Amino acid sequence: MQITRKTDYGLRAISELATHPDEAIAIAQISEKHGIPDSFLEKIMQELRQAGLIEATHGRGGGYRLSHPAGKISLIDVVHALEGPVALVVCLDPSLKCKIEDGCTTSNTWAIINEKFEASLAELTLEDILAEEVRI
Amino acid sequence: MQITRKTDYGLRAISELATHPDEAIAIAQISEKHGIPDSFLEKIMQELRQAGLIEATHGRGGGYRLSHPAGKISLIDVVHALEGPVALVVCLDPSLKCKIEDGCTTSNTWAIINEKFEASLAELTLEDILAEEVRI
DNA sequence: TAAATGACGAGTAAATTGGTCTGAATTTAG
DNA sequence: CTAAATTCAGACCAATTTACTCGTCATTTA
Repeated sequence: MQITRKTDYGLRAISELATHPDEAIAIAQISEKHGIPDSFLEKIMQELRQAGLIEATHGRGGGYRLSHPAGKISLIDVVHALEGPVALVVCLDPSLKCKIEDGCTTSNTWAIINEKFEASLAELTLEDILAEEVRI
Repeated sequence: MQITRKTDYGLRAISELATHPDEAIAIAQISEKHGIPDSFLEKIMQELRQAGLIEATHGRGGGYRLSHPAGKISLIDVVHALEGPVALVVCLDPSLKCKIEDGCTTSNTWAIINEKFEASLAELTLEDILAEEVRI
């Protein structure tokens, strides 16, 4: 797993939604404002919607809005939606089985790093990001 | 940046060296023990050497050993050597310039995540890993 | 001098990334 | 009812990256 442009774009887009609660925002608006390719953003929004983070309304005047208050959506939700389960290292990917059974000390180490990473993602909500309360 | 198989292999290999201080370990030994492809491991060891983490002796009976005590080599040294600078998100890559100048709130957020990630890598040394003192 | 090692550089197949394109389906305005 | 604006869905694709391999050379020791 890695944080790709897709997630980068996705976070920008969903943050944009967070700044306009109760208003449907169309893809065109977001892509123009943030310089994200139109059709790529379309895909991203679809994935965010399928993950239940945002909801869409069709037709003229339609667009997307958050499914939950900004304080309830954390960075890890976005990452999970767009990147899948966080596995910094291949051997942590739940869909694979590590072949090395005998006390693999390094995988233990990576697991710790992985958990810390997930925790730091879980800590930050969209609300935090917008409020720029974010400090180190 | 992402933690690839290369770094995974690299950490296993250098940990192996750490368990045998003052002894030259050949690639063949490591690759066999850990199931790492021979010629790939060769490349990895070269990069670790070029980064100054390990040193090599040629010829019969030769091999690799740590350049520094295990307690002085941290996970981030290994990651830096094999993956380059840690930039979880493209826009944090020092070799690129972010095109969005005007207060990009999300890049600020990613920077925080990135720093925390680096810190958790810097915290763990090879000694810790081997001692399995590693806890959450 | 032969064998055992590492050093170096080029090359490559497969997977992933970062998209595009086409054609729907749905909603609203007129 | 029709046209425009929007999302939905899937196939497709070029460029890049990953995870290697191969061949040749250099160095050290027996």
